[in-house]
Amino acid sequence: MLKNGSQTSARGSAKRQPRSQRGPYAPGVQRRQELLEAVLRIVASHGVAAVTHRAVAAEAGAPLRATTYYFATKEAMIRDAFRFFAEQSILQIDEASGRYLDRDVGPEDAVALIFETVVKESRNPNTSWAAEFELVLAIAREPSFAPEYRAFQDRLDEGLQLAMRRIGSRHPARDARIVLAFLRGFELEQLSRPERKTWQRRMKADLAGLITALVAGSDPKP
Amino acid sequence: MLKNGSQTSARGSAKRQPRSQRGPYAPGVQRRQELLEAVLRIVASHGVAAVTHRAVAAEAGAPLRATTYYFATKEAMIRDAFRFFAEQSILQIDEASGRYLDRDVGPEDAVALIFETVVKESRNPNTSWAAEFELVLAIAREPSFAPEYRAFQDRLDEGLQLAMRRIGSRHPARDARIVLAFLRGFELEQLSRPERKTWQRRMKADLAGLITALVAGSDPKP
DNA sequence: ACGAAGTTGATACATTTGTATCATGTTGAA
DNA sequence: TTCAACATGATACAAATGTATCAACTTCGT
Repeated sequence: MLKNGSQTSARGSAKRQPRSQRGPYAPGVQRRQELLEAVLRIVASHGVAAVTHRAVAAEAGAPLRATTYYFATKEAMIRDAFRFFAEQSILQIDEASGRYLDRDVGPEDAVALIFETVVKESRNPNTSWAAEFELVLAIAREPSFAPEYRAFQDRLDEGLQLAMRRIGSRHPARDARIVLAFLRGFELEQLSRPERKTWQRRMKADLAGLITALVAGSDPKP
Repeated sequence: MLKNGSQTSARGSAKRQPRSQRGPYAPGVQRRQELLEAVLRIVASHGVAAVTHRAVAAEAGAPLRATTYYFATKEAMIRDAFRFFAEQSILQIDEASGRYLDRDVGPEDAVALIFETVVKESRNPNTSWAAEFELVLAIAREPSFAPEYRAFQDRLDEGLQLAMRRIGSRHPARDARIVLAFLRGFELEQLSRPERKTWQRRMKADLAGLITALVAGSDPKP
């Protein structure tokens, strides 16, 4: 599996910047990131267990030696990949939610915002749901993986609370938790139904119904 | 990891039933089930990737040979374990929901029912959430794992729809989907917070709020 | 008691994997 | 050009793993 003939380093003769000008994206850093992206792609498609030095190198089109060169150990490689995942996710959230910050929003806009922020962007293999679920399971077994993910989740929660508050929720914290749990659970179910192709419509409808219900009829203890 | 000195078959001299009386729980079947339970325990605690013949044998206190004797291949073993998982889950659902069938239920009872049915019972290592999530990810990559899980999910959905209908929901199908997704998502988050010990109270509260909101304020298209 | 079916013992072997080693190439600043 | 840092080549090796093999033991119906 994952046999990829292109072992021959596709960028063997890439021109380098002068060392003094090396910013955070100079080669080395770039190759490192290519490896991390390869790791995430493998995690999303075949699971953490399928992450091996050889598979990562093949997936990234990098020499095998690069994996042990850039990462002291396999666990470090996976850890850094998850960190990268969290960072990328936060960036995507901020970028997407920035497109909605200035508008006044009603429930429909909230649905669109949430959908674009949490759902659509996660089609990116770097931030896919499958990878996220793998990360969560990894955390359950190795709690030291938790911090980066926590930051990402806090950012998500914060954005959702803001959205809920703007559309008139009287329990923004609680409603944000509920909405986020719903989204995760819904997406998880989709993973178990690989044949479904038309889940987005239903998800939007259910999400709209959920949000409407939450902001409308909810004052148990005023 | 998982080193367990008790290789010596703990039931080497178990008395056997006459073969003619062997029902579905005769020895052989029993050992097989012990192996499947061992598989599920390993899946829940260390993931599918940690399922090896040797680890399963050690966990079950069975001889290594038993694993290759009862299962043609490792994949068959895992497949059967997941089948077993789904069957056990359905049994637990039916048993727990049976305790509520005769009563008239309001939202509070629905919360208690759902909590006992879906949440509490899943503390059993045979039917834990971690194992279920592993199963879902396995399905995402190997769709042939899906059927048994589908049956389990349908049973859950059916029960939830019934509960929602009984407490006055006007969109039982939709609300059942929402509640189920919420439960899954909430539990998934708990996995990423191994330090939390007091999530049950919050989950019950959020679940109650969600259900109340759903049955109260939801008639967008009557 | 006997024999066939069921179950276990003991061992082997090719693969895959993580990681180490030492030498070779490549780049950029001096 | 020259040198030191950066990066890759090529290969090695012990450990873990899936699975096969063949012999020995247990159990139970006859």
